[in-house]
Amino acid sequence: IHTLGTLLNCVCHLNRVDFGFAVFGGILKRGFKPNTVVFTALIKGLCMDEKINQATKFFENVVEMGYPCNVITYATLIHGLCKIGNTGKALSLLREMESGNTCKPDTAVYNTIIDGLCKIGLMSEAVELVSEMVEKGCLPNVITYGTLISGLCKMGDTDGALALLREMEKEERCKPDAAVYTAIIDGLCRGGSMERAMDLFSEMVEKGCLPDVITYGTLINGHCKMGNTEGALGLLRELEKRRLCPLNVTIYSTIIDRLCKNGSMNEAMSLFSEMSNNGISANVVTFSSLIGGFSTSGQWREVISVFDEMVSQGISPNAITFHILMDGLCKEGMTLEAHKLLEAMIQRGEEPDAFMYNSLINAYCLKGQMDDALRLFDTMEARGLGKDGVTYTALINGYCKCSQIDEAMKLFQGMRQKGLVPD
RNA sequence: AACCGGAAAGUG
Repeated sequence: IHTLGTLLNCVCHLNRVDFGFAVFGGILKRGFKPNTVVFTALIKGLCMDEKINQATKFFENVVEMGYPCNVITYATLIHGLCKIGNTGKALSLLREMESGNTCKPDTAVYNTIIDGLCKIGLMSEAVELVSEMVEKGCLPNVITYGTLISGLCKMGDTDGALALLREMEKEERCKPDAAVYTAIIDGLCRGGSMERAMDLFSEMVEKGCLPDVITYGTLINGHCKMGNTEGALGLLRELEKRRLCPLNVTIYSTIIDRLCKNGSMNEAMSLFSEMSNNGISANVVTFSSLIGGFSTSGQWREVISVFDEMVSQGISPNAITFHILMDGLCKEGMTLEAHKLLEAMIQRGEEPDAFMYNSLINAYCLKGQMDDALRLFDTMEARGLGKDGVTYTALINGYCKCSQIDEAMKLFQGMRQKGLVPD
């Protein structure tokens, strides 16, 4: 059962929960009694596959049938719920744990929900939960702090994050680690303060905290997003020369994306080759950036060749890849091809998302093809896709451009009636 | 053998 548990965990981590259940079947067939580890791995597999409802049902069945669950089982399911933003259900599971006697929540469980609350912007609820865990005798650890600090940074409150960092430094029990510093460095970069980010980087080194590949990747991204491609490349060369950390696909993809956005496709492709020569495989993000770069410059042959190369490496395009393609076609005014792409996706059994429709609707509006735009608008409704401010703005813009102000006003009212706030 | 925080790609 130990071996099968390991196998099960492996297949679930490969995102093949279907195989996971096959293994589970094998366990039952062989007459082994599945244990908590097995159930937990399966729940995790379902969660990773975004099948949270199934995970919840499975968990309930397991409990009903009297199999033992422990704090890790709960934590796993709670994590899945938080990942899709369902902190309400996560909190009710937490209450269930608190009221029972068998598995009281531990710090990791609280941390998971604190993170979930931060990710949907409920910072004060997150902080509240920290006080609550302390009252209940669960001590916050470095991850608790790291979670809050990351949440504050995502809200743009780097000062608040720095204040928490100073608080940690005073506490012997949880000294800040690389993740904590990196989260704040990232926040500072996003706020446009590269200087302060670099200062904090120096500070962490001075204090004896070793930066890792994510820290360096964050700085490289900071340079890229500020348009400082040279700075990013310079840092990459320094990492190589001084062997500061092993490079990875994220580091390269960050810079490749910048080069693509600069329109420097030759340099992008040469860095892409360099990456594979260094034994690092590209992923869907790397390929999507390249596809975007080539399509913005109308190099459709290259787009196709990159796309083919991606597929030949066994990497499937995702919703973002398709949208990058769609947007490239739309921006070039190739609405006919763009529409074909949408159709092709539907035939492939993919479900185009709102980004897809919004781009194409906008393209039709810019060409004054309001009928086509409206047809898609209705299709979105029929497919249950949320129409947001972007959708309405595109259409309003279209009607304004062809002087149908009354139609534009109607849409504006319709948008407000749907509870959408114009920006 | 199973659980928690930090970096890269998309729409007006």
